[in-house]
Amino acid sequence: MSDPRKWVTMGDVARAAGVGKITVSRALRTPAKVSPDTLAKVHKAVDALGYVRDETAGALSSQRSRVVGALVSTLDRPVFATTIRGLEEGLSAGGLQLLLGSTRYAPDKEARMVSTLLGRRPDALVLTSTDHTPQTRRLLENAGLPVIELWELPDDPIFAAVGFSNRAAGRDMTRHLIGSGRKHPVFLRVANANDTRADLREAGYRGALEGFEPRILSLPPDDALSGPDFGAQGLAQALARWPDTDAVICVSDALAVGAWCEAMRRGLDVPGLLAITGFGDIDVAGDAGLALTTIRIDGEAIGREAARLTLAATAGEPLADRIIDLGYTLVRRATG
Amino acid sequence: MSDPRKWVTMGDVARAAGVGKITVSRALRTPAKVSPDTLAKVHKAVDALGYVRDETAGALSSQRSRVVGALVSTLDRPVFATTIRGLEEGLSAGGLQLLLGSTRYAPDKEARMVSTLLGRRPDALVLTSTDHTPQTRRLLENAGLPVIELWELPDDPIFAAVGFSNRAAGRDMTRHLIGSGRKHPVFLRVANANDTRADLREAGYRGALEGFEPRILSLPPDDALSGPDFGAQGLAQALARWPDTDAVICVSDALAVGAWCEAMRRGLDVPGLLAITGFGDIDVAGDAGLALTTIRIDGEAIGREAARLTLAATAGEPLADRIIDLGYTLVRRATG
DNA sequence: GAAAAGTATGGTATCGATACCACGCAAGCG
DNA sequence: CGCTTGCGTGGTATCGATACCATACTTTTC
Repeated sequence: MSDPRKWVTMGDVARAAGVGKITVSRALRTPAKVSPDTLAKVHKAVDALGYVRDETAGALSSQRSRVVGALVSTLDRPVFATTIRGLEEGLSAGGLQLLLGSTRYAPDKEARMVSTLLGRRPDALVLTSTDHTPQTRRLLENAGLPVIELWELPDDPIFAAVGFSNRAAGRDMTRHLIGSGRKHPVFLRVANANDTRADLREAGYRGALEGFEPRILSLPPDDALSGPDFGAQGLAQALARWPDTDAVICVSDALAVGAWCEAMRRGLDVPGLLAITGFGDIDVAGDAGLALTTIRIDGEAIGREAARLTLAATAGEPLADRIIDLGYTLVRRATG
Repeated sequence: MSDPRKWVTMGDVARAAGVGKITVSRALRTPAKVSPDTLAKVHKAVDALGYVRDETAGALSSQRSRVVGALVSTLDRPVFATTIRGLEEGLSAGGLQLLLGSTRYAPDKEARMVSTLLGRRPDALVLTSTDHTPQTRRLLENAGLPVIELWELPDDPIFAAVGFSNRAAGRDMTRHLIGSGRKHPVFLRVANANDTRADLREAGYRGALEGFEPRILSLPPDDALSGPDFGAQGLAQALARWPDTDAVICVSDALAVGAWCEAMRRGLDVPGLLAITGFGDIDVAGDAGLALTTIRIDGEAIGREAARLTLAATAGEPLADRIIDLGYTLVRRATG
């Protein structure tokens, strides 16, 4: 570290280049408006002095921060990480920077974080959630900036939403199983409050049954248990209750892995006697030899699309669609 | 969206509360310096107007942005994601915000991103890498701010470094295998250029052999192959070359998974005839039934420690240690 | 009881860039 | 040739907060 706080300013560059500082500003921000030889002089001075523009000051005077705030519930889940990656790449290609916050699924923390992010006067906000407290929603609506919600597709987004339909995914998986001859599919989930995604997948399952008996097993939440634990326990309960079960539609891959392990322990033939399907396409599948039939979501595509929307909105382009459904892929592998 | 750009300013709050705006600033930033009843008046006005302070302006005048720039090579790898999580949580608890950029392992992009981040005049920079171009290194040294490098432990950090010793990890794993009776351990890696981490693990392996013959299999890089592919191929080559091989120390878990699958295909007894170890403790292990012996790195702890250092440094506290070694855990499971 | 120290508050300059307006100069037009 | 038009450039005000200094008033100290 050299001595702190001694940044070269635009004025220094201007003096070195023998031009006015506004010309330096233009040379760097809108080179087309500056003649080629002044441009060269400015760049030479910039390189010589090692100048790095202070975007903070620029943001204040131009009222455009070139920063986008993003709020994720957690980075633990790989899909969110890939979403952030797609977002970051798209934004940085468009000259925007990413300010990241996380909520850890706590609504009150979300409200605080939104406020904190707004303090930076971002050009847009990206939220990987659509569940907001009324207070947060009001804050967002009054902020007067593009707000892009990810993953869920609400009926009435604040500004725009990018994601896929959990209901359709649940429906399609159920139809796939029925279409391949299953007669008694069970829907297996954990009964977490406010888990809208699971609710929607369940609704999709119900809607696709077409006369078959709905069999929904909703396990009580328990912080001591992991996803696979629930899956194992869930399969055991399902078989106890409905011995003729021939398919288990798990609300997540983690549950499906646990159910599969339990099936192996019991020596059940998968997929002959029992089909097991998951949701999310986490990586266990390819790497460790468990080829799970599941629904794959392209998190990176969602991030990239969010970046595209953000760039368009900050460029003042009109919004073509408020709701963008990127869909999903039913990946049929060995378990059903 | 209401009409854009109409933020309430500190002056508005001051007028509503009947005080000077500097008092509002103090009430929000250093409440202890304001009398209780003015404090109450200010807070009332803030709530009534829905005021959110403009940190951009604050940063400009105070020369402290309360932002920390972080540069990661990729968010794909879960360890990095947990590091960022630890960092974000630590920073936000200390009132700092996280500006995120990624390099995708491209040195030239790193230089550009560092420059871009410096444009926000962050109070500190966190880099999940220690390999910098000379140009980047100069930029960082001249920036006059705390730079914290993660994962590697360089001999001469720019400011401070948090991580663990790859060499010691390679050494300990080798000793563990020799100590449990293995006579012919092979070190399996991919010969990527500039992969300092792999080099150091290999050096640790060499140093721990104590008379045993060094057997290093370094596969040529190939973009078409995944980690497990390399692992499978590597085990095959190792056995062809040294039929008495009784242990394979893989440079990463991905390789180890591939090697394990190949061993299963050949019907080899693991760990009876052959031990297989990995590095990194990715999640395959617990979830999918493959209990891999490996080295576990606590990414979140590294992130938290980086946050702690950052907060201390921005608070002006002197630096106790330039190099912080958080170590690793040798996790002994079923494969060796 | 007067001087010294401390507390609460406000005024003004300032951080570093950009917006807006104005100006000089060259080319295009009748 | 005088006028308009457009380009390149510079001066000055401004964005919204905080630093620094000053002021009015209260409390402590010998």
